[in-house]
Amino acid sequence: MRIERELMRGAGPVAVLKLLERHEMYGYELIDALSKRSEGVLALGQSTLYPMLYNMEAKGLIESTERAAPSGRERRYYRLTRTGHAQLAQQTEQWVAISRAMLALGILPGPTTTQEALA
Amino acid sequence: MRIERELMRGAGPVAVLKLLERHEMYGYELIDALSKRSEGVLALGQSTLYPMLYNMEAKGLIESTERAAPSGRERRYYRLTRTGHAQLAQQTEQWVAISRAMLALGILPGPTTTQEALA
DNA sequence: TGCTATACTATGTTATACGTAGTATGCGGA
DNA sequence: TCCGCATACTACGTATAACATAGTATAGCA
Repeated sequence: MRIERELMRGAGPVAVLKLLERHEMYGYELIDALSKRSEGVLALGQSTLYPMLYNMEAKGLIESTERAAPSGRERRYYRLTRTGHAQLAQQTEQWVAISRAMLALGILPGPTTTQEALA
Repeated sequence: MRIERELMRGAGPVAVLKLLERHEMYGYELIDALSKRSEGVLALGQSTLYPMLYNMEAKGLIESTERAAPSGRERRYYRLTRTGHAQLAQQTEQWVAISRAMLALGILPGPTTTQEALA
């Protein structure tokens, strides 16, 4: 399922923050993880993800360390800051609110059918 | 619940198309309906909604007629075109896909708790 | 007459998703 | 040993939508 550009807005950043919540990850790894974990729906390109990371770091949501991987290659590992955790919580709440609204309008399937529809 | 600008992207248009699915409505009425039906979450301002309508009409998703309301005031009534119906169906599908992805990532609450969480 | 709600138009700003292009390295096979 | 490929990241330009702000005009009511 190909998602339109504009619908992706807002979904990407929250997803990245969520992945970084557990443990640090590097860019290339995030791209892979997002794509796989969402079955291609949140498949961000490099030109989307990397600037997003720079942006988030500038805002203090994440921080990074450049470090050699076991393979010997240099990688930049990102992890959530305290601010990032707060932001994740806030944005998650907003996503739930939007979902509720979309549900109320009948765009997302109702509670009784949610399980089958989103299964 | 105040929703950030970027998270709103993509949500507005689908919601508007959905409201117009049933019967024609005019701009001011749509603003009101969106705000009320979503409990303020999809509360678009005039400067967001009107350009959105012009845009959608230019794309052929909706069409309009200017007509005097019972009150005597001129209003522009919008209704879905065939293309608009198709677009609504497609975007609805995409919204479901994104929701499923957000659910898989643990951002939206899981199936068993969806009913309570979104209730 | 003046105020308020209704109804719409116009313009400029900001943010981000993505296309495209380019750089550099580790590794496996021919 | 050398080539090609996957890995890993950087850089720049474009398009688009959400919104702030401002302005126009009318109906109804006190």
